Amino acid sequence: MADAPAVRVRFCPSPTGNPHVGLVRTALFNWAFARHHGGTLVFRIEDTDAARDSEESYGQLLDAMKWLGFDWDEGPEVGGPHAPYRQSQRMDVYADVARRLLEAGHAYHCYCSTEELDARREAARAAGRPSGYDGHCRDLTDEQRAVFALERREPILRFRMPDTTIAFDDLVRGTLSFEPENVPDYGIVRANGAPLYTLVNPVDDALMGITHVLRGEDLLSSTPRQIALYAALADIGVGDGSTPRFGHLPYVMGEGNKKLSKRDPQASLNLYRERGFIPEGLLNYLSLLGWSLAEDRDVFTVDELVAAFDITKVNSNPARFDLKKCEAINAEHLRRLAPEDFVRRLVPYLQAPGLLPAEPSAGQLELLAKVAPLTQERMVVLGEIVGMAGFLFVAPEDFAVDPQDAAKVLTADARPVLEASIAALGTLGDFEPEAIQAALREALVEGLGIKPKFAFTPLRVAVTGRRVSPPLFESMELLGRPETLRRLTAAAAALPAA
RNA sequence: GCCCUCAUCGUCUAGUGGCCCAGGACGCCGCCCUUUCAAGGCGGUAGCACGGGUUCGAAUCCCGUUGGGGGCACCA
Repeated sequence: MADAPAVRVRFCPSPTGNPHVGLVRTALFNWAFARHHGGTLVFRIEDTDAARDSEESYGQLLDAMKWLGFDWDEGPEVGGPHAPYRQSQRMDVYADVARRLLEAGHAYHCYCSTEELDARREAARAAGRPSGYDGHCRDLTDEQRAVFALERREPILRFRMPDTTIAFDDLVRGTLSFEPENVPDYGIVRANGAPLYTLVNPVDDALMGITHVLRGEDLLSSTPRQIALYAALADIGVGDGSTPRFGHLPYVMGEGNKKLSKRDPQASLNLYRERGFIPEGLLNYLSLLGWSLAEDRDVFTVDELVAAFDITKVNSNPARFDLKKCEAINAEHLRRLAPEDFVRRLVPYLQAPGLLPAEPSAGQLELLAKVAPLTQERMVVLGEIVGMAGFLFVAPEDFAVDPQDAAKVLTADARPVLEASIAALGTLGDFEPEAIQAALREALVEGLGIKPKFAFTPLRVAVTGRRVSPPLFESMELLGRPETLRRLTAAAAALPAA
């Protein structure tokens, strides 16, 4: 058996809008495929649409890739043998290829106006025929061309499709076949000379030696025309003459049955990042959309994913993005984090609302290191640290009890509980969890005969501000006796009259 | 309209002719543990879209229907 050529895949987004989860999943599968096979990942920026591309979006793309932990072997910032990797910087390449395609007869000038095209498309539709380009300018005579030129029409360059059935073996879908009447000639260069995606994408893939094209299923029906273009490129000596294998990944759908669109807030990567999803969790979940590692395992590391990844095992049916499951997987990865790592990742989420300064003090970090383990298995996303541990970092004068929780728990009935607690804690020797628990049990459960649940809940709300918090006695210890007593006293004072 | 594509619990999936009166996970519901919330433990709910074939035997193969999704640009 001949050696298969080294795997070379690419991830080639266009910098429009914010990175979204569908894009991330495509990047993930390409990256995992490359790493699994010890291949090369080319990161290419398809910015040929000046009207929609933005530098801001380009920056976000790079940032997202880095945050997710995807490294690339060729592309922006790292360079490579096929540089540049931004298509906006490769225009001379495309102009040259387009000219040669025209000269070799693989492409032709099309003078049809948008209006004419639209009218004929409508007519074809109405007649039940395929609605693509009808080949009007395919075989113009010199005289006809001269007439159009006199009319000052600016032609686009259109690719001439061969009159044959095109079949290919899709890595995720098996053999696919398209009849020529359904794959019409298509535009590759605008009238103003700007090349289109339909040209630049295959040209760069050919030039960059891409062996496997893994992309969304929206590109499925444009695959036959790309295969035809590959053949033409081989004919004019662009690339090494081989055609890549294709694998079309199923869509990631949003709620309802719509493809997750860029404008859909549920699709925004930044949103997940802001809420405190971690790359491990997000990638794990996204990989489950259309793929599975094993029958009975759905929590795994990125390394395990890479080791097991097999593009031919990817499902062909679209998957719905399920936030609940994504959260559950993320929670699982949060719990797996080493304590120091967990703490480190928590910091920005406390800084965002100003609970920690840009440069936290050693004392603040120490406090965080102590409370973090108490919260680690109670959280789904890192952002929850604010509600969970904010009571420790808030300035005393800014501390406030959640009004709803207070209304529910800090009623007149709570007065004896608070007063007995203040008395018990005030005289306590060591202010540490076991001693606190013993003292409060004695004062409240035994002394006042109140069930633990009802004894401790008012204290929790008074001290942490919420009914949901880290364990109470540890929370008190971390807060310290003076502040604990101050909050209990303040809560007692704020109690409604009986 | 034409072409392409997809179809297993609510959701993601395992399943490639007998191991499946369909397994796991999330969700949901109950119970246990318990100072709250979680976590953990135990149990439960729920599915092969439909109709025809092929076969001794079909979730698995074939055909059709229905339903979903995509494409049909001088966007990518």
